[in-house]
Amino acid sequence: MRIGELARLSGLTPSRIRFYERIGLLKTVDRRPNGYRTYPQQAVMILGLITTAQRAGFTLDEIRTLLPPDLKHWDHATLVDALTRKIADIEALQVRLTQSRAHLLRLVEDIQARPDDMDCAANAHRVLTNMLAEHPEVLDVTSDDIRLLDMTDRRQSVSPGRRKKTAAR
Amino acid sequence: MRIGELARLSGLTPSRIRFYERIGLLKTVDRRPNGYRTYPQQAVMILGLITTAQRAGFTLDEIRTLLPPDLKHWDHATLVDALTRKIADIEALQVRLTQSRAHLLRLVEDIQARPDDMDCAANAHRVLTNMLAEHPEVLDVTSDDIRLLDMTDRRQSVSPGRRKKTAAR
DNA sequence: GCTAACGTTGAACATAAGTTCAACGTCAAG
DNA sequence: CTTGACGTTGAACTTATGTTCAACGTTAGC
Repeated sequence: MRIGELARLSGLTPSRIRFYERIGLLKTVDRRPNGYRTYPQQAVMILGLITTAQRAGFTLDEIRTLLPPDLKHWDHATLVDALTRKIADIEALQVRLTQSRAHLLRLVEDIQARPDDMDCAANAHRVLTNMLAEHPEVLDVTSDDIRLLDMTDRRQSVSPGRRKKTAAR
Repeated sequence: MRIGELARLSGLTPSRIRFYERIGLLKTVDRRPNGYRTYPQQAVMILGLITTAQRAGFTLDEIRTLLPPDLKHWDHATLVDALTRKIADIEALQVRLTQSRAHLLRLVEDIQARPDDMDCAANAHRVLTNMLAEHPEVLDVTSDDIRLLDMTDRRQSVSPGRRKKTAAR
């Protein structure tokens, strides 16, 4: 099949598919005499694998080293090893998230617990002092790799301030 | 104090401090007649706040819109609102991580559960089929912003394949 | 007066994972 | 034989968060 059909079947854009080929991630591609790329059915599954692995937190670089040239011949040991490490990464991240969440919850409580007779400045000082007091503890969790998970559909939780986005044309 | 001292006290690099000034994040800076920057004590706390907020998953853009010009005058409503949303973001991410982790665990089990009489190719097919079968389900969790957490100290879980790193000189 | 440490600037570079663009080629239908 | 959909390429752009560099200025101590 040609690139357009592969794009439709896999749900990826043609540019993304070409990009994967450029970086040596997708090798199952041939050329017709007219220069058009042509792919085997298998390519759909490979792309599915790639996006699934991405969702699990693997970088394209990692995926490249794990994907065998032939889907039938995996390096079991290496693969299981990588998966196991990735699971550990996720668990480390979960620990961090739990801490962050607790931190933010405490902060919100702190802010809302302002005694009615305390003025804003004093409350600010109280909250900041509390926060920075536990700062070092948080700073020490300087561990782990966290390149897991990158949905590009970022919401704007706060309002980013500037948009540019290549207007009109 | 000058930038070097501020850097020492805050634990950030001078270049990073200048960068924060460039993007309008750090405004408490004056100039000596010789052109040197000079900062008030407060700057240490502001930088502490910034890095703490970053660790909690806020982007510099978000932090900029939340940080008041004067640390004594916060916009309580907006702040609590942003914190609450960030907590929700974290919780959404935790859900995703739990799913990813379960997915990987299942995958490892699947791979290791190969019947001894099954050959590699058949096992590969079995595992892939299982994996892609639950793919759509995973694909539907297309929700949430995940720009949380970016320790730049990435480990190389798999071995990246190429290093360039501006050698020598 | 020289040297070392510190400061300044603007520009370019780095990373990851793509997207977008311009300029061009191919092909089937009308 | 023209039009539209599809394909090709290489280069530049994007986002976020900084770092690095070259070329230059300032200051304190010896």
